[in-house]
Amino acid sequence: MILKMNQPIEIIIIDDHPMVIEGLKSLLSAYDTLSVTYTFTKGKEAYRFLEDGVCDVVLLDINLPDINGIELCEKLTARNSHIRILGMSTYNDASIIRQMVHKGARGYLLKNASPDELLQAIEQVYDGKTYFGAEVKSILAESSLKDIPHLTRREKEILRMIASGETTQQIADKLYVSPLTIETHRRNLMQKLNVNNAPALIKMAIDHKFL
Amino acid sequence: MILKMNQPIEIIIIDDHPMVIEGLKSLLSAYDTLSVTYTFTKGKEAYRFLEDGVCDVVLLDINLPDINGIELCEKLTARNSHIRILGMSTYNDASIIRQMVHKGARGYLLKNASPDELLQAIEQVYDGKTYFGAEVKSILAESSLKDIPHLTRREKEILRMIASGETTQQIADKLYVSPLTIETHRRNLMQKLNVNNAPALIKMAIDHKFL
DNA sequence: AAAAAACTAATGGTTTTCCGGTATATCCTT
DNA sequence: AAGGATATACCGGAAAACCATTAGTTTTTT
Repeated sequence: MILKMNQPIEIIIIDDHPMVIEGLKSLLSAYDTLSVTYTFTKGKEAYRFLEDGVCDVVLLDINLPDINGIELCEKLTARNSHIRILGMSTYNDASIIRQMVHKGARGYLLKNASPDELLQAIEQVYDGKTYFGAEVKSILAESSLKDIPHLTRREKEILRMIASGETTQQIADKLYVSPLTIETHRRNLMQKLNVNNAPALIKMAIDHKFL
Repeated sequence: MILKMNQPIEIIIIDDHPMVIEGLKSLLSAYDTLSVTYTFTKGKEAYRFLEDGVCDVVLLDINLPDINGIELCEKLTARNSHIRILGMSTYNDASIIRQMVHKGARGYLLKNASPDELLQAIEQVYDGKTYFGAEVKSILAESSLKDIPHLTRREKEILRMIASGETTQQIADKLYVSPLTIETHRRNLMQKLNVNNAPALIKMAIDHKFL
């Protein structure tokens, strides 16, 4: 690992759990190549700080009280183009990890990561590389096998209305289209999610996080 | 607070996230009336340890890799009748909190609790009282307003089958009962969850964590 | 053992969904 | 401007779900 002038890597932590922040600080304090310079429990504060504040690596939790971690990641990389973000959360959810990476995160860790993994991740990300924990990798690999179908805006809209208990006729009335059209959408939805009735459609839709 | 012979309160922590454990230790190390004696990332290890090990207060996370936190709570209180358990998790979910209390937990904290709250909770629980964080209290109060309907075993079973796309006839065949019986169950389910068709039933059931 | 809850079953309709196709207009991107 | 994706619409028939109500039997709880 290349250190800039033998200075430690400056890290900021954004996480809404004080005990996680303490834990990270405590774990990282064992390494003198690292230095946790600032911590934030609110995403917006961190965003404002980084307007002119500096750091090498950001440890960013997904679950923040005021702003979505994924959104914050996007805004940070848009403004601070050289920023290096390492995503963290307890959710080993492929779609979330994908979104984080898409929005500019350089790596991703589950919160049950070992201290070793954590250190490795920080160093890799600092060096401009990417890092994903072993568990994360296997989740991504597994999820890329089963293709998630794409639902159109209209389909999602109708899906929500079905889930709220409205019948084909009622939906048609609200959207000012023929009930036959809604039927077609229904059928397309069921086909896409590979089910053969509405209850299973709703279950599957929620499993796939469309609802 | 009454201390036993001026000895610190002995605490064990059960949590699958190393960084949370570190965080808790670090936070609690500031108080010399407390002492974190052992920590575990696996529930079963902790259970075995407490067969003859002692401690004053257990900080127990709900999300453990090997055993459900609620179940562990139940087993611990059944065996170690004098144990004092303080539940913790990120989920501010009324039903989970209720279950924990029902299984013998003396208090409950969200993981975004402040160090102050944490200390208070430990002291209260140690003194034989109960403690619930401010946020937890409001969640419990709110949830007690809207009554969660009770589903019978059979109803839950049928609910799962409906969600998996099976028709009334198919369910009847599998359970060796009349389709008319299944119809009745369906109707009772819809009535209990206050919806008027199966798609809405599934949505509501998942919202209420029956699925 | 009594009471309550849960499970079972039925009658007889009405409404809604599901399935097999087919087809046109429109929007969006290249 | 072309092509693909999206939204719209139709027919006809079979299958399934929904509704209002009642009631006997079994299991569980008190």
